[in-house]
Amino acid sequence: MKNQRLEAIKDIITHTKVGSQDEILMHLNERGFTLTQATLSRDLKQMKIAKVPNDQGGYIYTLPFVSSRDTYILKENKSTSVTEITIEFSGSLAVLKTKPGYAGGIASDIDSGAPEEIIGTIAGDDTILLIPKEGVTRSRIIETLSIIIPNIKIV
Amino acid sequence: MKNQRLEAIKDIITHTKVGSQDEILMHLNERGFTLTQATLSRDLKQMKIAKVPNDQGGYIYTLPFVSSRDTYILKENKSTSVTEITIEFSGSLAVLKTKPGYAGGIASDIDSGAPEEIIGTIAGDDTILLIPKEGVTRSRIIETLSIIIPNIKIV
DNA sequence: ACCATGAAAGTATAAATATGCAACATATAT
DNA sequence: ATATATGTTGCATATTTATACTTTCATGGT
Repeated sequence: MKNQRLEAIKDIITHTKVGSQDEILMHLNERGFTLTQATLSRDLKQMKIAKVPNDQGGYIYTLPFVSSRDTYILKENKSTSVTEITIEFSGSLAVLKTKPGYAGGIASDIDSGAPEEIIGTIAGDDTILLIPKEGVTRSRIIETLSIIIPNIKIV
Repeated sequence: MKNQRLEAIKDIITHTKVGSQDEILMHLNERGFTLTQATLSRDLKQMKIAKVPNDQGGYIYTLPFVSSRDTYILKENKSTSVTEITIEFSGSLAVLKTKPGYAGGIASDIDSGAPEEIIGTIAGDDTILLIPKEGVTRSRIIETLSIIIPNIKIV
């Protein structure tokens, strides 16, 4: 019930330009959800959705940090294996495969979570190219990534 | 005058955890700026600073989109080097880190500017993987890139 | 079955934020 | 020099958003 609403909110946020909670509320009503602004405010807080100034001189609600979105999905959706993530090495590089659309978010989690081990990442839609620092072993990388991605699978 | 204030705001935002405009206002007062909440609200809007929910169950003001910040810096601060770009080598590859969103643009600058030295580039959002031609030395690459990116920093 | 516990949501309101308007300053043009 | 435009700010207030408090509902334990 609530989860469906959260999904709807995310959908509204990402597909339409909304500048106030009342606007979001109206969209939710159209979709058959009845709730008050108070509840919406709490939902937005939980999903870390924020109202940010935009270029057109107004404000717009957005999911500002990908990592936040991931946290949210992971939290709400424990049962399904959102994070079937695999890693495979090739030479000095590693390639991670994720669910479609998740590469960017996870890559930035890695970027911020393993700065000692990696030089950088490049993310497509479902693939992450991971460039380790020179001298960092594969096992060290796996060790560190396991903290960021607990159920990572080595291919 | 106003610019100094904007700088101070940015500094406060990035270095301390503030959760309301009144808090920011107090910090500004300590630094000798006198202004009202109304003005601060306008400043924040201009700089696209937003209040976003954080992990600790509260809210925090941040510069949510780096691109916005860059726009702002470009506007306010033309002279300074917006593009802090670093390069690091790993094996036969090089990885450049740029400000988020700039990788594509810079990569194509490199593509067109150093065809003798590189095979190609792959750009993510803030990372460029640079594949040099066989036999090209690291110093040669740096030499060439320095022409394209004058203030590139070697890690 | 009964109670405790906790999540979820509404109500009312506090708190926080945005903005219309007027005043003033500074620049630009006539 | 005067007029016109442009930008910045405070004041007051409207609007918007967050939350304390309460009720309800579901769940698990005894």
